[in-house]
Amino acid sequence: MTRPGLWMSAAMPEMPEVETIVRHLLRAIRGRTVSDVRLSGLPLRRPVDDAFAAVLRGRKIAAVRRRGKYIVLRLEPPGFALIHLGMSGRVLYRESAYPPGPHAHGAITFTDGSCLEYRDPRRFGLLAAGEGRSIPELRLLGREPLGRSFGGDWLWRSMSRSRRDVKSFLLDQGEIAGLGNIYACEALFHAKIHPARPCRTVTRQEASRLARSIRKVLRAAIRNRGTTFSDFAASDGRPGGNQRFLRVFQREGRRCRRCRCLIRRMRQSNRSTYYCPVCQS
DNA sequence: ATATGCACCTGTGTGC
DNA sequence: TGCACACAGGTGCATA
Repeated sequence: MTRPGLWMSAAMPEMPEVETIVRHLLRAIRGRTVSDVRLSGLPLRRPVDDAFAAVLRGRKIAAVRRRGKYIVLRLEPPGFALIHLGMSGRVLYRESAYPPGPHAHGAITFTDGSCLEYRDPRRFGLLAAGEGRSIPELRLLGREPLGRSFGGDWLWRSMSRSRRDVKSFLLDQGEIAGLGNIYACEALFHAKIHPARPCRTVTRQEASRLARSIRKVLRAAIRNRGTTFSDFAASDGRPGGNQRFLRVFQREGRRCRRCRCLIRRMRQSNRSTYYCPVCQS
């Protein structure tokens, strides 16, 4: 397979979107050696540490992987760099580092002259790096929903211990790493569970259904290369196609595809939750 | 432990 | 056309 040339990821930062980006990135930059790192100097979610440039410079990209919503660059000699896209982060890979685009806050240039640019208008993202193999930011993350250890039994046991409602449990990155607002809403619809249900009222059978729904919804989204609402993407970073398959998210006032009643929106901890009042109980 | 509110930011779409 | 407002896929903090 040929290496991708110029491309840009759409901004869309839940797990299936990050997974899509990581797959492209792996093909684009694995094996390349970093020659230089430039930063805008503006703070992201927190200020970008000087270590970011210092650690990357002169090292080789040994691997690119995903953990939760984080993009992890494994470096050789051993080190790591982390990219978190926040709400509006994108990565752009191209042959040349110049000219930097709007809202470019980080640019990693490789010895062949190509460049990985990080753009983030809202600056909710994160760039971090460190020595060695252990990554503090990832230590508190919960289970990977597509991993072996994630299933109905584990979900039911964890939920039984929680006093929260189901939706906010699903969004907690310390419980399940990677679910965000879209796929939490979609999984709850698929499992026919009301988002405001207290976790402890969820039965073992429902938890097992929910676990299957989460995996199903995420797998489908990854197959479709993620959900894209209004974002540009070029060549290999073409936009995702999953928006055609959304059942509730951003469908307030439209008909439920299952029962034909109207989809509703409510606020839960200051974020929109979309659900079907008939199908989900 | 959890719930709530807010803070961090810019861009886009809507209605007047 | 301009303006005000609501809203956006995430996280982290302070307060009760």
